[in-house]
Amino acid sequence: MDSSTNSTRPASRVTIADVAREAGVSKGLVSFALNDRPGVAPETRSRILRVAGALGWTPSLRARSLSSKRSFALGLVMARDPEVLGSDPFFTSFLAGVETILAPQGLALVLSVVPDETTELQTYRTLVADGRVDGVFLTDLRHDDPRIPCLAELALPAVTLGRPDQASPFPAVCIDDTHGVAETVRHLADLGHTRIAHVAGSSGMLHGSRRRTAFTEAMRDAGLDDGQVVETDFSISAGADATRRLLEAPLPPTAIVFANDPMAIAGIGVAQELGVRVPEDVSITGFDDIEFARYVYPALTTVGATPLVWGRAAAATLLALIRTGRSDDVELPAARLIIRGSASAPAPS
Amino acid sequence: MDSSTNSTRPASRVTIADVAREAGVSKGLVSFALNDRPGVAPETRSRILRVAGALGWTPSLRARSLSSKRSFALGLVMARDPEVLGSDPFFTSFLAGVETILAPQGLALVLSVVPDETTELQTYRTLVADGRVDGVFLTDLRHDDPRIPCLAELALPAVTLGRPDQASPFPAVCIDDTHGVAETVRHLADLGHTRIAHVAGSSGMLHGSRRRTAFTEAMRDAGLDDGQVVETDFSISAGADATRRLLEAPLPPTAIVFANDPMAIAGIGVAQELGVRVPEDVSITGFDDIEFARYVYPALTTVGATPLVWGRAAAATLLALIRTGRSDDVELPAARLIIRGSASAPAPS
DNA sequence: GGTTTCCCCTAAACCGGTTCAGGTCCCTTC
DNA sequence: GAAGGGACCTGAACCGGTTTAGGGGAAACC
Repeated sequence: MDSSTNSTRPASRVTIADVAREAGVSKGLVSFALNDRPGVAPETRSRILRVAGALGWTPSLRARSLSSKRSFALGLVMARDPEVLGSDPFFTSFLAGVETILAPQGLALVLSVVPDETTELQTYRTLVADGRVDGVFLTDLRHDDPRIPCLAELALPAVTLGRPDQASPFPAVCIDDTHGVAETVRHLADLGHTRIAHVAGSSGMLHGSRRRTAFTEAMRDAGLDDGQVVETDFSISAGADATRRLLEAPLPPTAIVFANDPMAIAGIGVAQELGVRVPEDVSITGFDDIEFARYVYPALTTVGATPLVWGRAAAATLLALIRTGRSDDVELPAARLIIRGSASAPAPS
Repeated sequence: MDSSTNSTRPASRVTIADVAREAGVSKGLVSFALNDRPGVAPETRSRILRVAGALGWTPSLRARSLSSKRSFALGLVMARDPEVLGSDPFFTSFLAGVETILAPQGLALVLSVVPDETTELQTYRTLVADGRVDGVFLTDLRHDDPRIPCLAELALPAVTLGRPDQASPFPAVCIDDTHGVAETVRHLADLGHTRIAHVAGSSGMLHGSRRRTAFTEAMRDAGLDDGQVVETDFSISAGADATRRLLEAPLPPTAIVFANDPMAIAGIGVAQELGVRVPEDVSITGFDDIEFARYVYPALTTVGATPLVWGRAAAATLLALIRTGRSDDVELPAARLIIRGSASAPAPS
């Protein structure tokens, strides 16, 4: 059976009509067979699929989109300063994880990078108005995040990375990062540190304030004072500034817990620049375990995040929501402390 | 003139038919007016646009896609190990640059992250078969890059980042990075270095081998021997390994030129770990000027790349190609050396 | 005055699928 | 033996735009 039996086939693409004609059925039935819908005799179905295969038919995504009102794509809108974005490898690994789920199913990922929050909401509206995506990922949750009511109003399926602090109609894919912070503080306390500071991320962002709270609580649990906390915006430069302020104070901390790795790495740099030895004079810990963490000196003691796993879980959850109309929250294994060389016992004073 | 004159408008979206009816013209004419095509009386055109605005009509992207056979989206396929990808901020900044051009025009970016080269080509084929994108960006050019004939065969418009070493039907957006390498070597030679090594990127990748060649030539120009070259795959871990090998050799170099910043940063880490002082015992330079470069200690002397500008230029070029059918190559300003603290005169031996 | 030309516009086909109201045919059921 | 019920299938409408053949009328030309 040569697929080119009909010798005068034009160069244009094969359509559902060609398949229907060749298989001796109606267009509608081909569509039914393709979409695994009931009401097609098994042998007819297999004949249709065989003919489709022989003709090399690929259903037109555009036509499917128009009539089925789906777009077969998911969206991700990143509202970050490109500089901050660039230095945070979390996001690319997350994407890779998402992709492992989407690609095999013929789904695409639409990515937007926007400079600020206003543009961000506008971008979601445009995505919906254009019917560009069937659902979106919500990363970097903020307090009272305006995206949640916005997306709810737009009726766009979404999944949140982390549990929002407000009523949300969307499933959440969470990872307990407080555990990692607690482990970090306990580790430092066990080493003998008492003056431990925290370089926190933006308090407007949920993971920023959550880690900060976890830090304070862990300090109390360890029988220490609350510990000095400096708030930043998670950026490398802010991390560097915060470190400088801490280390130049009259009574500097002997250990600093950073809310992410890029800041911690900048922290090591600043300490060295100031002639403060790491870890002898100050211990430093990070959060995320980015690849750099293993290769700076001293290697960074940090908390391992698993962005690839997150991406996979988030994609699977979002797809389930889109397909079945509902989906449960997912709780990923808690982030764990990874001990390397940047934290040790404090020098005897 | 109230736009809700027709009080029983259903909740469904406004279509071109609604606009046509309200404006008292045919669907076709509305389409003509929308697309700025000749043959519409100026006053009719403005009336149509006014009615469209009043009704809040947004043409359906899906319907437009189907009938016009365009998708109003561009694609980017990244074939890298997620780990390497994650540590390289180049890519995110590039995306941000691309986005500044696409977003205002209502175009979207479809992103794929694939694990290997085979999947990569397959992904392009799928993108074309699905009509997902109107054109793609080709980054990380390789020698005899198989993507170029592949895309040419698929007749998918593309733009290459850098000039390929083979016949290519696509416009190229280039930046002269050899100049930066030459400047680096000259800088080191001027400081008095004679034993300069190069930790090169993958020779399979054009920018890898180009920087390497530039290094060798610059060494000759400076009247030095060819200099030791270690090839890597651009990854942080490979950069660390290479550094270790160089520094543990009987006669280690007094300066190392790295092909990118992540490797250079790992290089600083390894040196410190080995007790080799930077820059007193070994000078280190990088390439790209990622944000980290400013914040490690000592701050990295490196060559400034401008990924955001690249992204913008590449997007503009690709759009011109798609719209006019042809587009010229673009030559961006050469990358320049940025002097910081990681390179200094060698210690007197 | 008739033909040509040009401009503005309409009607209908078209893109390539999905969906749904029915129409056969055959097998039960009473 | 007529009515009822499924299983399988068809035909046509539909999604919402773009495109093209051609119609009508006014101006221009011969």
